Amino acid sequence: MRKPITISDIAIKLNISKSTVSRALKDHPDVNPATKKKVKALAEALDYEPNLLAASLAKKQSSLIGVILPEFNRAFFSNALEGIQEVARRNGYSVIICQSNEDFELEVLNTRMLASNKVAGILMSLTLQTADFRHLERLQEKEIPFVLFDRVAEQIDCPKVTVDDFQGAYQITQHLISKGYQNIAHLSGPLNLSICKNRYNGFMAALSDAGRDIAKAQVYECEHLKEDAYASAKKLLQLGVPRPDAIFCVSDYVAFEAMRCIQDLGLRIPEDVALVGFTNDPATEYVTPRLTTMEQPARKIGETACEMLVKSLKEESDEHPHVILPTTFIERSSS
Amino acid sequence: MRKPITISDIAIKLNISKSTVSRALKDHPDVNPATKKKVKALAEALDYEPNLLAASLAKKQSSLIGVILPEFNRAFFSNALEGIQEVARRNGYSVIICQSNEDFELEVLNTRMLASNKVAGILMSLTLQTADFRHLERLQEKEIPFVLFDRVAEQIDCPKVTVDDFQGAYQITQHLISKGYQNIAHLSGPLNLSICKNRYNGFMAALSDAGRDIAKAQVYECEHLKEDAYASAKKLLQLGVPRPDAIFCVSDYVAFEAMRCIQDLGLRIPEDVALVGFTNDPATEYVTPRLTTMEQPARKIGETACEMLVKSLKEESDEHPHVILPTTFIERSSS
DNA sequence: GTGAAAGCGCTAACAA
DNA sequence: TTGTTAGCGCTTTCAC
Repeated sequence: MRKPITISDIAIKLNISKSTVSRALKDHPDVNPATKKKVKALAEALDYEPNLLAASLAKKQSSLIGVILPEFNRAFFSNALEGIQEVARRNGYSVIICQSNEDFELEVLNTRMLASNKVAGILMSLTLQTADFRHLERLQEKEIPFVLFDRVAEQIDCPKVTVDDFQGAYQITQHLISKGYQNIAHLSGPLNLSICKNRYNGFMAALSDAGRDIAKAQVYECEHLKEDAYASAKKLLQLGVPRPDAIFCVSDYVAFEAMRCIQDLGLRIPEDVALVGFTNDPATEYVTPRLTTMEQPARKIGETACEMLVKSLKEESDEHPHVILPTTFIERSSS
Repeated sequence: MRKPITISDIAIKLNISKSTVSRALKDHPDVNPATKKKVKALAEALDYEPNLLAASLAKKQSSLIGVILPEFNRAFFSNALEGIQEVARRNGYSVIICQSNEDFELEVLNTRMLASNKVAGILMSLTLQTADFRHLERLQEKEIPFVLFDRVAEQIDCPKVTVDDFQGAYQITQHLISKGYQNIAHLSGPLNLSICKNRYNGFMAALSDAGRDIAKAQVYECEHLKEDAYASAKKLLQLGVPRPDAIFCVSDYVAFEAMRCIQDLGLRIPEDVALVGFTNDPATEYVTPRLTTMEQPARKIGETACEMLVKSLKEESDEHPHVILPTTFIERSSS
């Protein structure tokens, strides 16, 4: 890389001091408009690029926000990332991202790496495995602000953003009940995750409030959401007594797999089995136009999380709100 | 943020010099194993985090790789990003990403921002709009290495990674011909993009080589891939003379939209209209198990691009290879 | 309104 | 093997 232009270069050419150049470049109030103009003109002409590394080092304040996601290739996370990116950019931050790949070790390494890069703060959604929170506690000790979203740890006291999982699950289950379905099953994920747990609770509460016999509800936990969904759906449909006439799926790919299974078994949706689920994937409308869903405002979640981080970056406030966003019920009737 | 531990802190506590600490920490060969051990132990105990900003500044060499993508929320790009991330991590780099959002202005701003962050190099896939390449030329002037992938600019002399669009299109068109389809149409994108152009050419070449009358081939250019696809498909199917019995789609969402249109018109796939296309979206298998596709090795593309960048970072070589990866033909028969 | 000087945390000659 | 010193490019007192 060729030696880049620095403020010293400009200062020398203009026969003024570095400090004046520095001030002029950031529109400091008390600097002569004339010199300010000269400086800016020369900077432009020389195609000067400020060295953000040096600036961060001097200010002890970086303009980078770190993000750790379990994976990129899922609509929810990539949408959330868009929201994050957007808010960060508007506030003068850039985003440095890492993928934990649903691997706890990597998640820990990533927090270290971001800390080393002296990011201003961190946004993260935990892996399915994360049960040990010492890496988060270490961030707190170092006073690196962070916000958790979607997959959050209840044990940790920090700002959080999630959707109203209980309410969403309750509502969509109620929808099935009102449609007259008698044997509603639930394909869930690991129940140690609060997100799955809350949906499970919402499901159960709706059944219970409708006077259904909770004990009879058939629920399968899919350890690895996508991988286990097909098999679980199959068990449900082949061995379930009675066979469910409706299935509530905890997330989009679980629903897609369930759909595939239903079709492979020669059953029809929704005549034989109705299918509903939480979802974010834009492909949903293609996959099955008949899938009634609770849509999660993925992008909004990302925006909100980033806004909270930015806020805590400026204000040093010690509040740790847990923002709960509503989901959107979308009924797609049979075609 | 509380004042973090620095190498000076360690040096003072151990009554040795900063440089020794620095050397010990990076396993410099000529440093006494004993002191090395002491230093590492204390660093560990104090939970020391090296300040990568300072290191980069001093070394004039950053450990960040910049990535600019048109959007995250598309399977192709998020898969490519995974590959990039993986290779970068393995080589000790972190990834700082920006979304150009298919907006040329943003793309330009992003290159400036990355340059300001003094990234070691840049990976990018251009927006659909990009027709002015001065921002790339500026990177070349500043000698910031970059690699283009997928959406590349033929005018710019730099390393590039794409798939074999011509060959893929040729092969999938040939497939349709061999199946006996007579009126094969093509839903394309902006033909000023080499990626679309090459697929178009492959399509035409296959028809021509099979002795078909090229002049009769019906082709629609969708300016905005996803947005215009439905309308174009509709025109093709309602107004096309003769009505196509097969459609080759330039990308996944174009194919999804075409499928939706075909179904809305009450036609069947593939009995009335066969559908084939380039694709990357894992949802394809759900959307239509009958869609025969050319799969692009998105992840591999990302990996390759990043490897090329890393290589040019170490070796200062002045080669600018254009790597062309093969696509994979996947025939999905009617269910 | 401008300049001089110190320093952010680290690296890398050059000495010792 | 270790210490000394001089930066990297920028910000920021504190003088003038």
